[in-house]
Amino acid sequence: MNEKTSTLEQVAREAGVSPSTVSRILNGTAGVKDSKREAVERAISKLSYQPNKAAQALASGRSMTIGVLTQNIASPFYGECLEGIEKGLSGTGYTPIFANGHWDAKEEAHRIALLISRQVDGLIVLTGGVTDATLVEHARRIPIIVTGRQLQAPNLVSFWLDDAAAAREATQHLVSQGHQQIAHIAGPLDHPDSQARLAGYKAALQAAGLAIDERLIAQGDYSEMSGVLAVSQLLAARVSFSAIFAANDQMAYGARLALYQRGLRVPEDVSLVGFDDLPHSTYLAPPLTTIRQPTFDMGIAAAQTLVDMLLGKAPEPPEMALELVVRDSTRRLR
Amino acid sequence: MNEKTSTLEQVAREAGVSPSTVSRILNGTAGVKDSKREAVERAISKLSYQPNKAAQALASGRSMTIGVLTQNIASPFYGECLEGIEKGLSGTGYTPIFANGHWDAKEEAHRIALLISRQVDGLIVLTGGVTDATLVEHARRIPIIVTGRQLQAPNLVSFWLDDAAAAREATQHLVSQGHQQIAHIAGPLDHPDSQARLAGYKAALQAAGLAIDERLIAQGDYSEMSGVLAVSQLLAARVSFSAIFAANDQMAYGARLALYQRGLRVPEDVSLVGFDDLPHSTYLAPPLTTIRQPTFDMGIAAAQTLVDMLLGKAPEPPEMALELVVRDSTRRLR
DNA sequence: TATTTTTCTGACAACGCTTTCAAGATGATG
DNA sequence: CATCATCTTGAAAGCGTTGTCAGAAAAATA
Repeated sequence: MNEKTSTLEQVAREAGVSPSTVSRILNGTAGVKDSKREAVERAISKLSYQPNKAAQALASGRSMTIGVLTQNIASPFYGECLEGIEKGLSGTGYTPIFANGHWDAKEEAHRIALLISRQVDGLIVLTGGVTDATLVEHARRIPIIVTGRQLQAPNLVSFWLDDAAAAREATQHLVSQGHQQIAHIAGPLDHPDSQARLAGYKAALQAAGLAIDERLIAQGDYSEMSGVLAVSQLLAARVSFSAIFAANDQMAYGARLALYQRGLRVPEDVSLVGFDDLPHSTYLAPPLTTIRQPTFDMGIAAAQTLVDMLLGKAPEPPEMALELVVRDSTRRLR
Repeated sequence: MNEKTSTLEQVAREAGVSPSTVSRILNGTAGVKDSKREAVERAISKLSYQPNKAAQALASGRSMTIGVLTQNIASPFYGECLEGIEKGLSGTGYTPIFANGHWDAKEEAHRIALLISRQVDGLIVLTGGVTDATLVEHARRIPIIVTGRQLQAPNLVSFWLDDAAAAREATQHLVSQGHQQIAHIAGPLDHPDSQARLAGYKAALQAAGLAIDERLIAQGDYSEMSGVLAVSQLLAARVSFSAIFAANDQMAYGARLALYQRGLRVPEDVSLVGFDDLPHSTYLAPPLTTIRQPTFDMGIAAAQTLVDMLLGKAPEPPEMALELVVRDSTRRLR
């Protein structure tokens, strides 16, 4: 261990040119005579030279990295989005650096500070509880893309989707299939998303002239297990229902298991709708009707928009929408 | 945008001390008189100073980052492991930096080079096709932990699990339940894991005196869709079977869906066993019998072992094993 | 109190690269 | 062939830290 790496200066010496020239060849900053270029390239491969990114960042003031704040890297939801970001960044010279906020506003703020001290050139914040003010403040230094909120500020672009409308559509779908007793498994109510989805659910019921029965609203925390528990709770309440709209797919998975364990069939006995359209939802038995979130595309768009901002171009964030995907977990009641 | 950040020198000036003193306070490198310490701390918070990591890395030669090469950050399998690594690293001062190899040996080698040019202090390589030689070569410069292979080299620790034995155990479990026609959905055969799992499957059949019927071995690629296809293929072959052992959970999910679509019940008509024990497997309907991979613990162990190596301690990689987890997707044949 | 340790502290030289700046080389123009 | 614009190139000054060195201050010892 501890063999030394070669430096730009060694390459220069090996090739018989000055360090500046090597740097110029590396960055294409200026024209260089072919003979020297070749000598340098030979020296580079001979010494298997790799530029020291820390030194480059320090000298140039640009690290060519993008900080990405997620909440939970292991969740399939964020995974998709990260893939999108990686894809959107590929070929631009920028590399993503991920950090986890674990759904804790303090932690998120700390992680963002860490990313910034790591000299990231831009920031992508995927939802989370960090305050708008903090983001606006940071945006004075580096461009920021934030998803899941509506926020107007200089040097900051936000991607927002209308969760309430989508939730209304999902519920509306069940209503149009003849369901009258529709249960809802809500997400944590300190999440704006969860609130919006709950509001959408209620709005659809009201629009259809159906009563809102609080006993049909169970509280979950977006985890599978909470979906299982929610169904137990709904069943224990002894209010009958023919459909469940879960505020995310993971809770729908849990609900599906709980129903299975009680011998209730989906969709014959209970129709089930989720939210997110995680990759797995296609493979659920039966495939899950859900709201498709364009997570992957959003990742791509976030990356591209941020790069545009870094290049000084006017950002043109594309329009993105949630849409209902009807599969086999819902059926017409008769 | 483009407000300047404060530097150590500004802090020093503000506090009326030399930059060296500020550095010493930051790093606890030497004792400093309390009065100065307080002045510096006041200056730091006044200027909301954050040390520039790039400069620290350049000056100290240590970046306090660990490079982690995964294959696919969005896969639940890697997600678990990354969480473990993050957990194992928390509190050590080291931060993980993730890179994706996308199951391409060339790409992997490239990503590793990139991580190294980013001055990572250590490397964790989660499986993949990069050559042993490449890893051994890199280990001359920085400590490496690699999973999924048996490799002995200085400054390199490998975590290896006996996939063949576990696959034998899984198959054996089905045999002991009275199954005689057991199908296998294999993973991509250029993966050593897949080969080992297939070998374990065959070994168990042979040990039980059962014939190996190639028509009962379908080829998948570890994706859910390939599990769906594999079941179609097995069914089309018109050789009856009462159980399926899939080489990973994701293909088992696909198989479960395909069976559902054909009206075949799990476990009443077909018993199903997976491999990995992804978080979701507990929530499959029915919960999936599978081989538990200690992915999360492995992540923790990899991180801790690597940090030990970085601190010059003798690494003590813990023993880890695969184990069969029996749930409801398998049942005794009668 | 004089002397020796021990503790603090500031100067200053790295770390490996980028980026002026200005000079030298080359080519185009009249 | 002289003159001026354009390319190439190297020297040198940073970028923001750390870490060594040596002097200054404080504490301990004689």
